[in-house]
Amino acid sequence: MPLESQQPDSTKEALLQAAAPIFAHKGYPLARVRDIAASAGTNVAAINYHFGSKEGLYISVLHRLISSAIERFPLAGPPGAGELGAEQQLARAVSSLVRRVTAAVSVDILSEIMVREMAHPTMALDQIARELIKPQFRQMSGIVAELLGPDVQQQEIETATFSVAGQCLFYLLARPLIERLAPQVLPGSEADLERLSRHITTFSLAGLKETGRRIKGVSS
Amino acid sequence: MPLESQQPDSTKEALLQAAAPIFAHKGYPLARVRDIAASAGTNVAAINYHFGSKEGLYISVLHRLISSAIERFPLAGPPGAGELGAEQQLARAVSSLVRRVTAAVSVDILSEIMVREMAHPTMALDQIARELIKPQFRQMSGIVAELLGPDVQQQEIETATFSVAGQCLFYLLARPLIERLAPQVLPGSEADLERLSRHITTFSLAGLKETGRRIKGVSS
DNA sequence: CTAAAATTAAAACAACTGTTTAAAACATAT
DNA sequence: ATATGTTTTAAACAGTTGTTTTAATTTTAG
Repeated sequence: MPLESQQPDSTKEALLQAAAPIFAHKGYPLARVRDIAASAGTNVAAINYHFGSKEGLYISVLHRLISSAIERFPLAGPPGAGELGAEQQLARAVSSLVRRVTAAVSVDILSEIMVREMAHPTMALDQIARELIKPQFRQMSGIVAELLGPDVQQQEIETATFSVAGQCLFYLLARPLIERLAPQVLPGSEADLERLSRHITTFSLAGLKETGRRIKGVSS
Repeated sequence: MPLESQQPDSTKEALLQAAAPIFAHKGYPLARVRDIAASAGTNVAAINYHFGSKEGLYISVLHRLISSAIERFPLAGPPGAGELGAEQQLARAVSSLVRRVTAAVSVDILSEIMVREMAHPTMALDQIARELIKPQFRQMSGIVAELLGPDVQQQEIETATFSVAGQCLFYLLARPLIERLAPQVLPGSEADLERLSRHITTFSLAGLKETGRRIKGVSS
């Protein structure tokens, strides 16, 4: 059993960094611990020593990737800066989500892994969903609830939240399809990103407004 | 080496039928030939005898699934039947899409494999996208274009189409996430399906209308 | 019916997997 | 410097994988 180390622990760090692209590119079952260890320049046993098992390493990798993506593109700005209206909050959240799923480099690896988890969920997804993603979902639901107005059931709020998030995540989850159907809509520049964010925001604000109106009309 | 058999060849057929759900549910690497053989009621050696290898069996399974899907879902309904308005066309398209992807998860094996293809595209995806999905995308784009109004660029139409389709496909592509975040929004009954379809339709009609208005406002 | 070919079956095979062992190397504190 | 705890290493381990072998069985043709 390893104890907490006070040093940067370069071996552990090297394993995390080496494992990420291998898990992303090969998928969990085909990612071999020997390859990861070789890529990290360590011994295979170091994986079991530091992370307990291959699965433990995988969970650690996923946890780190998602945390850094959330931290890099927060749904809301710092709480200190004055409160925005709900519409601006949604615009901000949409923009962050779009950037999270389309940004290059480090997010690229996370994207590959998350899509894999959707196709074949592992133990890691339970933990990640509970600890990292659920708070994000709640945060977004709060914004959506405010835009829908009062007297809206929880289920309606959650369905509407998926309507917004679904538009954003589509560019992550269906990317191979988009590439083959209409590659030109994939954002390639900062201007494209803003254009796409603005489209989804406009589309969603109108959709939420109408949804809220429709619900109110039914309940009254 | 097996020769061509003139009989139905029940062993070969049993292997194909047993392998499909196993490949779909476990994924290629985790699908074990021993399980497939046991499920088919044959000996493991029969796989190598009839298909040469595990991979040969997988290709045969995929080939059959794709062929039957192409045959089973012809592209458009008969154009003879009276034309609907664009709004009704969208409502119907959304409803069909939602039903397809929500029924697909539990029923249709090909859809499970499609989600896998999103995670790890193979040669098969090029063919499926070209022959099956692209025509449906074009069909949906046509409806969206009509709802957006005249003088809208192709890219805007396609982005908006993804906003609609993304909301629907989200329930297929992100199902493991939805199960962990808000399982109650997953449609479980016919009433749920209609409620969800109606939500997405309402949401999308408002979104498209506003998007068309916004574009017109900018261009004029 | 008989001989040849095709198919099935049980078992062994070889290669690979993640993991553990036991010893060595390293670091740290007294 | 020594003792203690931590980390790294090479090698072996136990289990599983897809595949092959060899023989028995079934089917087909003359």
